[in-house]
Amino acid sequence: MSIVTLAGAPNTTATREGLPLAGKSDRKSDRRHQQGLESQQRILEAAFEIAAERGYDGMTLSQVTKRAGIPPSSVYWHFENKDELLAEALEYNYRNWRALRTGWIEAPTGGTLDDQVEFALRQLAIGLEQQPEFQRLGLMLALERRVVEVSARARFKAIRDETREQLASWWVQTLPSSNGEPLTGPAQDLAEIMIAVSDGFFVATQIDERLNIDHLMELLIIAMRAIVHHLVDRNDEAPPRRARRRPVTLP
Amino acid sequence: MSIVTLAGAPNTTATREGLPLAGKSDRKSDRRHQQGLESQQRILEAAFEIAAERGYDGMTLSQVTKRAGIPPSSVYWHFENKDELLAEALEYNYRNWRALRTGWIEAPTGGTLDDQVEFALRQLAIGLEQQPEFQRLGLMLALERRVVEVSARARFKAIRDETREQLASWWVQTLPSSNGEPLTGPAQDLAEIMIAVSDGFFVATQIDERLNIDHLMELLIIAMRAIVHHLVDRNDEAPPRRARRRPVTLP
DNA sequence: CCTTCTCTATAGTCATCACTACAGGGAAAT
DNA sequence: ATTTCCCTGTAGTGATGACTATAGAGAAGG
Repeated sequence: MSIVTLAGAPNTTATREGLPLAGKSDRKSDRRHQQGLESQQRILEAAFEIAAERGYDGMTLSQVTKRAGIPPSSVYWHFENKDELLAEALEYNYRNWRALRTGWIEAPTGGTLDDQVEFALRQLAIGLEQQPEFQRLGLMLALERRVVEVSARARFKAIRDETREQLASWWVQTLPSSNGEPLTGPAQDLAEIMIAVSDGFFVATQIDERLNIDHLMELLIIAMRAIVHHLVDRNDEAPPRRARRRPVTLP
Repeated sequence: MSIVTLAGAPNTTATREGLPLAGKSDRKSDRRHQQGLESQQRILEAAFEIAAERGYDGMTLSQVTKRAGIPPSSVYWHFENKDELLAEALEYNYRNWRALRTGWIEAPTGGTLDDQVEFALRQLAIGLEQQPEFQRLGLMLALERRVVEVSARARFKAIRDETREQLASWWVQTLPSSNGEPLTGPAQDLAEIMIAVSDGFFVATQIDERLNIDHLMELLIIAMRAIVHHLVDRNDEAPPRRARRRPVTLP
């Protein structure tokens, strides 16, 4: 995903602490592994943090054990190897955020198409702000070109694909279509472009922290509106445009 | 920079092989160091390639010596340490490309503003295509957040800044301004946005190689035109717009 | 011919890498 | 009380990391 996950996958079973970990064995009501789960989480968080700072090769096990305060034997009891550890850490961080995230703004019901564009972009920006480490790590992994791909890279790509599909289906429901046919092609394009653009802005913020995001966001909204109108007006000619139906409720 | 370097810094003194290396000592007409320079170049190229595949920590000296076919003692004769080696490698690759690049399309003289937008975007895309490794390495370095910054990261940021300033000044000369004042603020914004957007598209191509860039480029052109018109029409109201003056010749 | 200077070849240095062997500790189950 | 099972503590493994000491090789200058 690029930061966001605009439309909603089911929240599944979230605990107060976040999502349940995929334990090694299915345990039913044991209490004695509470400590083990806690260690596992601390390892995952430490691994994620360090990888988000220095990338896959920069994340060393000694750093992880030091930050988590847990010996290497425990790390290897919980995880197969470094590769799997990072993949799980990425996944855990993402699922956890999905389950616990807050601050979503309300979807404008019955707004104009322009309103919907702004709404979608702002949702993307919120994800960016809340999840910079995830995005940073994901992009670093995505840019790598090693001969044997790191598992976490594939994991990130899958999450990104998932997000793009959700965003695309949100656009399908949001874009008007007077002739009855849903604009699936344009919706796909919009999703792809919005994610690419938000990635680009994210990178810009990482390179220059003094960047005025709000100001650029205004211009970005204008740009995306132009694209939306272009796509819609290819199939239909009747301004002023309104969203086709009330957009799906966001998770 | 983001791929590009649209407007032109001076080409300085380029040899047929590329740019002269910043040798350790100023040698005037010696011939016996020919081999040394060649080794230096091979080291730089090997280091750059490997780093572009696996990042800073992923680039190991044994890989560099193996790919360059040159022993470690020679590497350390030419370069202070790994950090400086990568910084030089990044710089060398960029300057070399600047000196040798080909395939620039002609600047449209007297075209409309819309033409100029398309022109600028296509230049950016050309840079992307010709320099993917540079961009990939640069972004990987830029995303890192280690406590002691790697020199190559600062080097990349400097090149990127340079490019953005060149692009901004190109926009200053290209944007119309009926009241006489050059639109420096909007030009800066445009440069920032165009670089961010092209970064985003680059990342997208790296993640999904089946991406149809040409199709998305069309939409991107529409988006950027909308931004340009928005910025221009805030200061002036008289369509149809034309470029203010013939744009600077591109290097 | 001898020296000088640039660069290379060989063979290391020590630190850290990912990962493991193995002996428990401690709570639950019996 | 004993066994069982999950997890940790200690202390390693061999491999590889960045980097170096040192002895030249080979060309040019004197």
